[in-house]
Amino acid sequence: MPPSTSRGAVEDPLLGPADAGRVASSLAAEYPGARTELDHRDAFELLVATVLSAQTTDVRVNQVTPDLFADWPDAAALAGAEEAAVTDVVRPLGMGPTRARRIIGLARGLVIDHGGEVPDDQAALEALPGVGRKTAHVLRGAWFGHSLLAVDTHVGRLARRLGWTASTDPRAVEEDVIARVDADGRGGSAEDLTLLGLRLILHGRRVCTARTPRCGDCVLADVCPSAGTA
DNA sequence: ATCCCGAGGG
DNA sequence: CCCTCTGGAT
Repeated sequence: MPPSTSRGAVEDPLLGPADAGRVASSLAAEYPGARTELDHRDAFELLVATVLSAQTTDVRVNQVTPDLFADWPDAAALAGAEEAAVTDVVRPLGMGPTRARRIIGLARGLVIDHGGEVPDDQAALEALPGVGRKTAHVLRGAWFGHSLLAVDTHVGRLARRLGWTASTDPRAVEEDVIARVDADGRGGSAEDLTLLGLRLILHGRRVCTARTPRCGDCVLADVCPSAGTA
């Protein structure tokens, strides 16, 4: 530790925006599983896995995807699947048959609207059942190589605390974060940006919570201008 | 009782 | 923007 670290001291001016490279690497070490989550053979698998990730505690999706894709390897197969059979495979994720219906419906949408292929188009993706802005961003960022960041309330809050933006508008937050990553830019691939987004969400829910952030347990505390502030 | 890596509808 | 849905895990 430097000689003087007392917050608010004259010789200790406010930290500037957290270095994006250091944030990314710290979060990467903290949440390595996010990379596995994006590791899929094709866009169909990634899309289904991402849809399954919604509203799930912890990332258990990769527990079921091997069986799932072994039985139904593409949209056409899943579109014709028996709901009960899919439910059995997906059951550990919770929500009973709901998730099975969701991904079967998604597969049918893919078949009907896009011949079973996954479109690289934000609006077309969001038109598919079960796919919203966040899922479409993850897919297009991780698979199709677009520099996109899905911004929810957690990402917005973290971005503000890290000094990356002052905005509450998700579009502006996304823009500001991407600008920051570019500015600090070390290895800012589209996939890295997607991973950063997923990890920011995780970190926001687990550590950098809205009410009482656990700065004492935060791996970003040494670069975060808001550490110890709240 | 509360929480999830949202989506869809009003 | 706010609300609901939906079920298992902790």
